[in-house]
Amino acid sequence: MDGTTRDSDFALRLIAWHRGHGRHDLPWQNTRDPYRIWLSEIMLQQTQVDTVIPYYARFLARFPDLARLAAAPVDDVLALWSGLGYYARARNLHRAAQAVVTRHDGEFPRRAAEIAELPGIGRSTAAAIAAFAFGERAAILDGNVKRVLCRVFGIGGFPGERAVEQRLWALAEDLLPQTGIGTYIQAQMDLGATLCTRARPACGRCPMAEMCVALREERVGELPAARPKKAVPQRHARVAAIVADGEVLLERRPPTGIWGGLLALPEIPEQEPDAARWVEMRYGLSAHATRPLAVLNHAFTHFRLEMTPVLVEVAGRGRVAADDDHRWLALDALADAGLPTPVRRILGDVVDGPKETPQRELPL
DNA sequence: CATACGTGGCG
DNA sequence: TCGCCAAGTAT
Repeated sequence: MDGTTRDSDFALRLIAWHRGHGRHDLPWQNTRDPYRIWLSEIMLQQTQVDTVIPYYARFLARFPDLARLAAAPVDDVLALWSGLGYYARARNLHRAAQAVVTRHDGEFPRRAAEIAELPGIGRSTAAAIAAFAFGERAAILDGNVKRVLCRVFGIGGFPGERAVEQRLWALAEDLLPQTGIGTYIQAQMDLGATLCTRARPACGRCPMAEMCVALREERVGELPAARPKKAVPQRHARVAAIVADGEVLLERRPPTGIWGGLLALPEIPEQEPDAARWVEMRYGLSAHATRPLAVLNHAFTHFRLEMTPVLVEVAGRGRVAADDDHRWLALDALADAGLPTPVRRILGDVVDGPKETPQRELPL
């Protein structure tokens, strides 16, 4: 196989394909503003385009430039991230904005190596920003590129494995065209996202079909190799929705772990059977009513969580004041807070009141 | 270096 | 209902 010819052919075909078949009107395209490009790349990490679009618009409306983002309280940033997941991205985004202001005089760094120093920006994201905003010739290696390269070049093994990933990075570097870098990496992502998809790829329309090893060897369904299976543990949590005068008490999660730094419902310790008694002891608030709320199952990538919420109605805020780790949130202002999705659902149930559990018709 | 980190869509 | 995983990074 003639490597030199093959490699340049890959990039040329891809760029040619992109002109007529790539995506050209995504909200973060047609700009060289590094802030907008950066924001899109962070939101798009492990997240699909259709999910990101509304979040991206809302975020930019509230934080139109990097200086506004850097100056904002982190809770405002998390509120706009609420529901998008992987909340460390939002905290890192905020920290990085502040770093650009303090360490780079407000000017976004131009070289991929510098960009990658910022929190939340790794090798691939740094390369994408440097290429799109500043035209640097740098390789990306996201899920789209991995899938395309594994198939076109017939690379086996799970791409999350060190050796496979190193091989893919080397290949990605080798394939880079000399010019048109921005178009090229956008074309890679577009091919992966629109034709060379995980399920039912459209090989019939693929510009790489002629050279695709997986297609020739009928291994498209096997490549890239699936992640090794692992059992996901089941966890349980009892949480208290402590409500006083139409406001609910929220507590900040620890900075590490699930939902790190977000406001959420206080967790009742496993061994404490009596929610009202625990609220009394923990917060000095006496309950005048408690009511079980609908149990909610939430599936994460790496574990499942069964949440058992209890509504605890108390007379007033008592001596529990809002501080850095505690907030009383008006139940009619849920949209303004940075809450994890299941917490948002539970509080929605509190607002809606008790509902009949939906009953399925039983066949006779 | 393998694992933690969210959520929603799809088959 | 369930498994799989999408424009990855930090540790």
